[in-house]
Amino acid sequence: MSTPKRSAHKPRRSYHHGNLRRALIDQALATIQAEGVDALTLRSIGARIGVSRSALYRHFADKRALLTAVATEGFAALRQKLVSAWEEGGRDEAAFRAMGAAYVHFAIENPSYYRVMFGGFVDQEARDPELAREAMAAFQALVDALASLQRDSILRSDDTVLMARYVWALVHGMAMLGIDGNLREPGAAEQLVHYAVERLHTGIAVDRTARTSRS
Amino acid sequence: MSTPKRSAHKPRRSYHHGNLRRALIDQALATIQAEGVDALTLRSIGARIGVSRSALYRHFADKRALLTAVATEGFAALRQKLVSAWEEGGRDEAAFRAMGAAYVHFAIENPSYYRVMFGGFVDQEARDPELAREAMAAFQALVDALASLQRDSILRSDDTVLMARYVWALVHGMAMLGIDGNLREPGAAEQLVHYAVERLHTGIAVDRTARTSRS
DNA sequence: ACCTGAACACCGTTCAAGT
DNA sequence: ACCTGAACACCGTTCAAGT
Repeated sequence: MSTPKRSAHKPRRSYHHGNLRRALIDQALATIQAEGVDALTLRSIGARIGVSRSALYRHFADKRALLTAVATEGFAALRQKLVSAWEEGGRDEAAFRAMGAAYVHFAIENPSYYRVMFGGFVDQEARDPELAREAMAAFQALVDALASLQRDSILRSDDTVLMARYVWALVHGMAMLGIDGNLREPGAAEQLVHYAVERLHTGIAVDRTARTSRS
Repeated sequence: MSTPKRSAHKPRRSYHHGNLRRALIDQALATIQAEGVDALTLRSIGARIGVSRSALYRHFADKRALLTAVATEGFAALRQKLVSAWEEGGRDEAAFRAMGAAYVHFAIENPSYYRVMFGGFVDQEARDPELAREAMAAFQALVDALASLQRDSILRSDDTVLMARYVWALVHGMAMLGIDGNLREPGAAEQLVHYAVERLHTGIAVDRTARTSRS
């Protein structure tokens, strides 16, 4: 009747869990990816790790703090994808397009993860400083790429942060449309990204007509 | 000790509530606007209307169905704002800009409302048909405006739905950035919308250089 | 037909107690 | 120092019973 939670031949290594904080974050992410953020309960997450449901409070202030930690790592993962698309792509226009595609694909492949990052589950007002730092770093990756393209006279010399916000809003919006199921037809997401990259470029590229039509 | 829930001089008009479904939606929206979607409980909403916490089940399948109804009305309200900005603006380019600003302002002024509409609280998969209809109608308002501008040769003659998705993603993304607190500096939202409208236009307007450089 | 109120199975969080 | 387990105050939902 009373089934033991741990098999006898592989007992818990010690009374103390090795790195419970790490295990909690990993298990939270796995649950979110597999079943969505609504299915994440402290009870289930504790059971899967083999720990009491209140053990979490030794490492996090509350459930929201755990989600904040997940979101923080999400921004770090996103940033890494963006940076490698940019750098491995050769830091040119094509690399920038790859960056945009990488962003949207990250969101569509990890919808629940993305929703934790942007869905308002974490502190919006006085954000967690670590979360704010990682989110800012991801944004900075975009700013750096734009600044580089501006230096090469490929993009307009507008305020870089303003331009970055414009681009971020666009990819973020496409990602949300994809997550919300508005791009369900096969190829719709790829088609939109492709179109957006073309129209975005025409929009923010240096205006080559200015040389002949003005001054 | 036992304080009565209703004052004696203004008794309940009847055992049956006049239009409980309407009252539930209104109260849910009011609570969402005032305290956010997390604060919305069936108990509190019932208490405010003066009805049992389980009375809701006579009119909605569950709590999610109530939120779906709120989201459905949200899309109707959004559509109305878009259409009046477009029509009262004179159905020209300036009117289209007003439409974009109206969209972002709707979201920023009603963040929790907007989050219910897009935050994944409602059915994403097999969406409620009424919700799908209203969401589609709001999107159609954008498609119609773009088609009109295409007819006037103000915009490129690209696939209108694809172009509409591009524009929708952009305004949706700006709205989400605003809601998530990334545009907190005073004027940041207005500045971004202004910049976006300019760059969007240059991106999707008919390419006037094509006439001289090609064919 | 419409609503109540007790009951049920959950949930996050707290805290004295264990190791 | 770290974790347990009972307790607490909630929550959405169900259902027999009331009007």
